[in-house]
Amino acid sequence: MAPETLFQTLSDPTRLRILALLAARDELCVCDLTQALKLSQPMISRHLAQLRAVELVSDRREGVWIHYRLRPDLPAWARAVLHTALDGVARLEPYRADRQKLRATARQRARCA
Amino acid sequence: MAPETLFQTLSDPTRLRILALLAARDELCVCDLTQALKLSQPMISRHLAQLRAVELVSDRREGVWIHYRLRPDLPAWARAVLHTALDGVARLEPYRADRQKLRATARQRARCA
DNA sequence: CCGAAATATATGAAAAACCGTATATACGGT
DNA sequence: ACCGTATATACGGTTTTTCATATATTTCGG
Repeated sequence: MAPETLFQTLSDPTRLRILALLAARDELCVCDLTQALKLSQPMISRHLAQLRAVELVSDRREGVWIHYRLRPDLPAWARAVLHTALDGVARLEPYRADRQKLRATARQRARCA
Repeated sequence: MAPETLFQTLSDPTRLRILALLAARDELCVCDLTQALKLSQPMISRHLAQLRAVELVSDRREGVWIHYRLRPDLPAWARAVLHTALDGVARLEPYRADRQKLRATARQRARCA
């Protein structure tokens, strides 16, 4: 993966918010993300597809749900950049509020929908 | 500065190459960059303008030349991301070769042109 | 097999980014 | 005042990115 590709991927607020949530929990399904971020399902899916295309996340199907997680097998430099980025961003808004919202919505529902 | 803005700025290969060179030397003028990167002067200037606009670099006029440098006063998270990024990228091409080319062209000329 | 839920993709349009070329500005020397 | 060099910006066109909406796919339960 080219460095510019990683940065381009991180340059969209929605993708960054998704990644920040994935860093906080190790696995999330699409409906978790749409609820926590209050964004349309196609929008979330499209960005997830992009994250998958550049191999930043992997997906695992479990029945109707598809769970996404950060890939642990990134090149060293990419790992370093990504973690520094997500770390640095964790205290800022809207990333902090997103985590809270995730906790809240996760508590409400038993399983996904 | 919004995180997305930083990443968008880093997502262009030319800007990344410029930043990598600025990290290696503490100050460089436009002609240093055009020579080391073999890119057109307007292209370099345009990207420098963008780097200046997001306050990643500062400029200092010395007669006809304008010297650019990385700003030391970035927010902590931005500093961390930037340094991790430039560090991680330093070993990859074309960034490594760029530094060598910079040393070579810098040796040839006494002052800028 | 059919319907409903979760997710993915297609399509078309709007916005943004990028580049080459041309032009403007600023400074120093003559 | 004028010229040359260094740098900046403007303009026009092409490509890329992004989004909303609509449609397809997959899976499960009945």
